Order: sequence, then structure tokens, then C-alpha cells
Amino acid sequence: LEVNVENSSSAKSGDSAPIPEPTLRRLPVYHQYLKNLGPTKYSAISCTQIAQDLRLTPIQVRKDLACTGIVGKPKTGYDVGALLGSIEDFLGWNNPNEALLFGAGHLGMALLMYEGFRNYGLDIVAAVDPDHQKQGSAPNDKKILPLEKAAGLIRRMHLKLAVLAVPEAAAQKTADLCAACGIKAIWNFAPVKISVPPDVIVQHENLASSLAVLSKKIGRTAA
Amino acid sequence: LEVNVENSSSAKSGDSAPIPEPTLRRLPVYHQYLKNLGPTKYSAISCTQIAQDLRLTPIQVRKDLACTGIVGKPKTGYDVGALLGSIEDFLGWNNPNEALLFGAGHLGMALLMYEGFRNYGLDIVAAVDPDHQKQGSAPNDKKILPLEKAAGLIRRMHLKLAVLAVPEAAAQKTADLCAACGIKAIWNFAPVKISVPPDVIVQHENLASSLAVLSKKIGRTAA
DNA sequence: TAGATTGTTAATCGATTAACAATC
DNA sequence: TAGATTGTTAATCGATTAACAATC
Repeated sequence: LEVNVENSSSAKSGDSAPIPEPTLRRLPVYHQYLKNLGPTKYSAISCTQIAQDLRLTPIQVRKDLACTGIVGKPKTGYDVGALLGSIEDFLGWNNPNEALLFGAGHLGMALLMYEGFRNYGLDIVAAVDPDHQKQGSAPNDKKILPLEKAAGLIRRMHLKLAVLAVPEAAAQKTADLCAACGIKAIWNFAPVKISVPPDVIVQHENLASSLAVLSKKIGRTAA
Repeated sequence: LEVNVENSSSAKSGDSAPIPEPTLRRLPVYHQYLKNLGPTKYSAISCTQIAQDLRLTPIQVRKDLACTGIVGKPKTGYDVGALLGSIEDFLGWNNPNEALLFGAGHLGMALLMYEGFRNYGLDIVAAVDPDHQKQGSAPNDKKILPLEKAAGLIRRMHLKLAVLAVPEAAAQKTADLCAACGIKAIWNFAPVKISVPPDVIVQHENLASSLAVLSKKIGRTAA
């Protein structure tokens, strides 16, 4: 990718090395593992133990955890509570991003109803859907509004993040609307690649890609 | 020493070099892109064009496509129809894996109702759910059966693949059931790591990991 | 042919793994 | 202290990118 706009170069100064994406993906796994350890009689855990339980190498665990800024004690390991907090802080889970959800079909409702997201740094404030029958309130009291309310809501709440759970045919149109309203990041569950302005981030959740990996894994053992 | 000059047009999985996972993840993206090209007047496309539209490098596209066994024509590119077929063959999309879905909540229903999976090599034959109110037939006529029917169904239909869309608390128990019935691969949407016997493959769909990546991308530009 | 594009081999880059020093 | 574990620097490995030959 070419370097084009230089006006935001103020934030460029290398305050910290960029975190490898594989590390970012593992951090929530560590967190979930640590949370489920339950009340053990030890308050500390070694990366050898973590690695063994998660089928990773101790060195990798150590490097990953170091990214969050945690400091362990030789011979003891890491304080479990401090480690949980360090991961949460690092991933910004204590300051969730507010987001608007587009689409209240089955997938949209699953995303809207899942309360766990708030623990993972995401707060879906409402959903919009063009289908009048779907409008109203979800069982968890979150509002499902007409699509026309989206622009006003985004501007009024200064929303920067949108979650797309719309049909393939509506995805690009929805992305255009988001960009026009000032949305800066889109979490896209629609099974299609969307085009956005260069200052908008897109994270594409591609189940077909996951299936491809899974299928090949199956083929490798079965064949 | 390089061997395997065996030029088999139909790429069989299992033998030869393992395909890099990033390549596997991109292949469905190429397919989706090619499918949406629509009826152009040209039947061939170059990897330069593909790369430009998908924001990749031409060399990477060429390498990825080569994995499927497709052969292009210098100066012309790849025949679009042949390329689509080559990707489909390589990923096994013409012989879908039959799967049983566990859980008919919002997410489960989204997965059960999504007809596109059959094009991606997955055929969800039915769902099971312990909730009597959910049992019956989905709008697309797929059956939602009592949980107790799972074992019999798996054995009778020789199912090898299970899709888990159950609550966190039920995930491990469900995985145990699957393993006991002879399931060989689990696509896990529950937000928890599950333990399975060594001969069972697990693909974990971890939204928290995706969110972590997305949050950091946002933070990098916004901060 | 000339030129564009593919296919392949080599170089680079980044993530993982190894080696080892620091430390409680 | 002795020993286990962390933290850091070096080596390895795999994926991406570059260079270039083959070919239509």
C-alpha cells in the first residue's frame, strides 16, 4: 500500500512496536483461559502452565504477555488478577467502542443479544433495519430502529464504529451510508468485500475463509 | 531437493506441499470477487487486475491461484470460468460436508438459515436444541430436533462434522457428546476453548480475537 | 516479432523458536 | 544459595515480495 496522506503524521512517532496480529488474536484466548481458571489457591501462574493447557510454547506465551506490559516474577510467574487486568487494559476492554448494528436478521439479533461483547470492548447501542416488522425492542431492551434513523443516530452519538449484518446485496450501500456519516471502522459480517474510503477501516469476518481452512484440515486427516 | 513434477490437473489434498493458511483464507475471496465480476465481455482476467481490485500484489495472487492447479495463459491471464471451477474443486465445494448444528438460538438460526454455506462446502442437515419451544422446522424446512436425537442422527447419517452454536456453559459437554458419537471435526462458535480427543479437529471462530484486531486498528489511526 | 503476462527461483521480511542471561 | 522462571537477544522457519526466465 502506498503512503498517500501525510497530514496525520503526528501520531506516527514510534511510541511502541506494532503488535503482531497473531499475538492480538491470542490475547483474548489467554484472558478467557485465565478467567475460567476459577478460584485456585495460587494467585500466580507460569507461562509453562498456560502453554501446556493451551497447547502453545512457553516462549510464545511469554512474548505475547509481555506485549501487554505485564511483568512477571521469576520463579513465580504472573499474578492472575494483574494479568487479566493487563490484557483488558491493553485491548481497551474497559473503554468499549460504541457501535451501531445494521441488520436485525438472525445474525444481527445474535450479535445484538450477545451480552459478552461489552466485556470485549464493544457496546452495540442499537440496531437499524428496513423491515418494519423487526423494528421495536429486542428482549434485552436494545432498540431496533428504522434504517432512516441511522444517520442521525451516528451523528448525535458520535459513533465511529458500525457492525454490518445485512444481506450481501445491501452491504455496499450500507457501507457507503456509514462512510458518509463519519463512521471510521466497519466490522463486516456480510459475505462480500466492501469498498470504503481510505480513512475507513474494514474488518471482514469471512466464514467462507474459515470453512476453507477447516475443510482442508479435514481432508488432510481423512484422505 | 525438489521433486513431485507430477502435474496432476486435479489437485488432490493430502499429498504434496501443504497450502499456507493465509492462501486458503484468500481463495474464497478470489472466488467471491470473480463471481461478482458479472458478465464482462472478456472471459479472461489477469492477476494484475485481480490484485488491483482486491488490494493485493500480483505475485501473491499468482502464487495463491497456482495452488489450485489452474494454469494461465501468458499475455491473457486466467479464464474466469475455469478459475472459478478450479477454486471450487480445490476447496471441495462440489462435495459439501454434511454437518449437524448444535444450538438453535439466534446464532444457530442464522447459520441454519444461511443457504450460502452449501456453495462453500458445508451442508447443515439439521439442528438440535434442548429447548422444546425451538424444536420443529425452520422456515427453510430444516428440522430442529431434540438434543437426544443427536447421537442417533450422527451415527445413522455417518456425520463427521458438527457446528457448535451453544452457550458457553454447554460447549464442553456438547463437544464430549460429539467426540463420543464419532464426529471428527467441530466448528466451534461458542466463546470458549473446548477440549477434544487428539483425532478430532476443532476450528474455533473467535469473535473476541477479531475484535481485538479491529480495536487495535482503530486505536492506531485515532490515537 | 514485441510485449504483456505467467511461472519459478531467489531474497526479504516477520513471526516463531531457541539460547541464555537476569532475578527472585 | 540453588533452582525455577522471566526477559532478551539470536537463530530458524515460513510467507511475502522481488527478480527473471518462459511463453503465448
